[in-house]
Amino acid sequence: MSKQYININHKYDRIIVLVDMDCFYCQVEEKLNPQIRGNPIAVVQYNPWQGGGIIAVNYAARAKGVTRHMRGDEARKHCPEIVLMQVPQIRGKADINKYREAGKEVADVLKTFTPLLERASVDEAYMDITKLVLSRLRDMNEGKYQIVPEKLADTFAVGYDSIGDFVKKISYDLEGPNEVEEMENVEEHVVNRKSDIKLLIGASIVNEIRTVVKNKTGFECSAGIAHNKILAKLTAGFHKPNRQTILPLKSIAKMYQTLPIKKIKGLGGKLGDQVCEVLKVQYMSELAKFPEKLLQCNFDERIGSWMFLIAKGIDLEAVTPKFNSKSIGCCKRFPGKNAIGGVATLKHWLSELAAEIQERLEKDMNENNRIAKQITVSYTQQVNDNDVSSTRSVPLVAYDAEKITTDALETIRRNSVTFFKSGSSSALNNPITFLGISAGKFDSFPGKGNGLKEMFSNMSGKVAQENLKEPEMPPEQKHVLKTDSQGDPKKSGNTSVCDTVLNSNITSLNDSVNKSKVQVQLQQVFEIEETVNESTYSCLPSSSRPEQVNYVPSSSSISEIKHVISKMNDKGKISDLNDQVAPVDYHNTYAEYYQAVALIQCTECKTNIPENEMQSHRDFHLALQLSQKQREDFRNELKQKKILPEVKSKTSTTAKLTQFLKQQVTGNSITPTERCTECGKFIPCANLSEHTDYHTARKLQFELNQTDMKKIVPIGQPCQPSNTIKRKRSKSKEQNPQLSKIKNLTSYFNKIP
DNA sequence: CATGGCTTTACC
DNA sequence: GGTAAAGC
Repeated sequence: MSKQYININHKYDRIIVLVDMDCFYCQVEEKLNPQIRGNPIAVVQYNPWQGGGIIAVNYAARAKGVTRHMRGDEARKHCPEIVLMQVPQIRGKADINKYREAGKEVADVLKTFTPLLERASVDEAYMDITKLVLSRLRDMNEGKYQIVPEKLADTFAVGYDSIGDFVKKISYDLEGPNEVEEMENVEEHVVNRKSDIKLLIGASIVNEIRTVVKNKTGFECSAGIAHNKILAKLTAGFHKPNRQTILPLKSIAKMYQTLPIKKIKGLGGKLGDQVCEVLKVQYMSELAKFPEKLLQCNFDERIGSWMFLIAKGIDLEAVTPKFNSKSIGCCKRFPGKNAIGGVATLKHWLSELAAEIQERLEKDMNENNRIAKQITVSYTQQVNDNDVSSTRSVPLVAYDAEKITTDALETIRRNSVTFFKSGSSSALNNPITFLGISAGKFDSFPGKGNGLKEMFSNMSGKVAQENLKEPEMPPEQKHVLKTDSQGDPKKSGNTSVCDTVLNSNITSLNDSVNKSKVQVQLQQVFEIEETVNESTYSCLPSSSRPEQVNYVPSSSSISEIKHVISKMNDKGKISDLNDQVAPVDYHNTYAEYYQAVALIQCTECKTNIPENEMQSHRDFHLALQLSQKQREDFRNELKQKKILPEVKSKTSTTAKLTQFLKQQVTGNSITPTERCTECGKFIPCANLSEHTDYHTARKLQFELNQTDMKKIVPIGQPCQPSNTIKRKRSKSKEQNPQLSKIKNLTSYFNKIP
């Protein structure tokens, strides 16, 4: 079950939260050792070198200039009174179990609010609280609930000096809708207004969530509240620690003007560097100026679409419910002279890792009613001067450390061309600098009292619906909107969100006339609110959809929505944040379009594959066969070499492989393809020579003018696979200097796929 | 030798 | 299946 995406028509309909625990490991240590509270604290991983590596720093220590990436010794220089807590060690390696436990404790609390909880790491989780927000909106509309300002006291809004200013802005919008909306973009105004109100309600809910987390676990966290995951994540970082931040729609563009591209999750690494380098840009607002096609051409097609949308503040990725990891693994590095040089040492460390794996797998089995079916062992060897990493997978048949150890050892031995130093039966030919074992491919089984029934009902949303209608809210804090809004707010015993926020020290608005108006207007807006539309999540499996809120929209509400939608359709435009954008073909982005594609049964694995994915699916099988066959052949060659050392055929392996592949593809009823040694793509045999010519041509051009290659592909130009920047991969440097054969250079660049 | 030990995802 | 990137 890979990623799911929502329909772009609902791009602003969700309220997504990212909860991020503040310096989590430090908080865990504080909770476990209350005597260290109040001190600057850092958590270090034991490492004899320079006082250990810091993996977490609390805010008192940060104030003194201590950061991650520092060593313990260095931290002491900045902050002599710092308390350095050690990560405990078991079996010669770091044991981060207590942090995992603590993270789970937090997630357990979060899950009581919504089943749409996606754990992103040990201390981060996304939540889709749309349903809660709409439900509360309904309650407010019916006078059953009212936001209280205390619940916004630690909230910030991007683009506003204080949350009070944001509320003030909302009330202003509500007050004078007529004049403003006559002028321009009625629908945009409506969208923004609804968005602002929902975000505000969301903030109040998130405040409750964070309060409950604090009360139940003792841990503090920050949160970002926005319309999608990327922005929620980004926004959570704006006010830390122990604060939460809203990102109003209208603030996105302004914020993007000074937001470095690298701050966006997914663009923080090499891809982000390339984007900045190739496009000569620095900030998100600049990225938003490029057409989708251009981004697709210069980068990967999917990535291009994704960047195009996120540059406009749009991210359609759904919050996919996930509580448990998909794999359980552990690893250890053996840098420099710690490198493992003998089998005994190797076996020792493998058994240590296997022991931890077994322990964690057993715990996992008890807690989650599932068993792993596969282990994969990873290792990197030092061959000559450079590190060579490998990973190999084997079936996991028993949660048995010894069995796992021998399997792992055997796997490494089997895949090493020369395992032992010549003449030795204990010294490794290539010292090992990294070892890892991980288990995955889980199968669930119905456990005692936790059968399939519950597994599915967990997803249905019923649990959360019951638990969270009024999550942890003392009844005396409830306020009734209707009574308040009808009377003079000053005389009312209960204070409404607006007047109390405005009167509190957060900000002050002394216009009492506004206050009463705001409340009336709020109510009007609520009435035109819709419920969670079924189609918002239409592309998700029904089990992941939030439950329908039983709220019947008023007739005015329906007509209003219809009005907005029809306007959108008339214009034929989906994005309203940017004007220069042509209508886009989204049919690769949308999960629901996949349903319409015909399914074809793969002759190899008998599974049904969407027509448009068949080629890559076949590539997958071929890649699989290729690597298996390759290893087989190498082994055979080795055998031959031993028996007949003089028979040496460099080409034999590749020749056999080619033959093998040809047999395979012709055995298939589909177009015969062959793998291009240059780009790794599978090219129809008929087109192969042309295709290799294409590579040769490109190489020549590269040599002729290297700087040219860094140029942006202009819009008019067709997309070339070699122009698109994907990931850096080590390609086989097969030279083919048959340059005289090349025809017209440019003729190749327009037609080769 | 020098963040280390994780986990996930996309691609071939 | 195996690899690299990415992020905490």
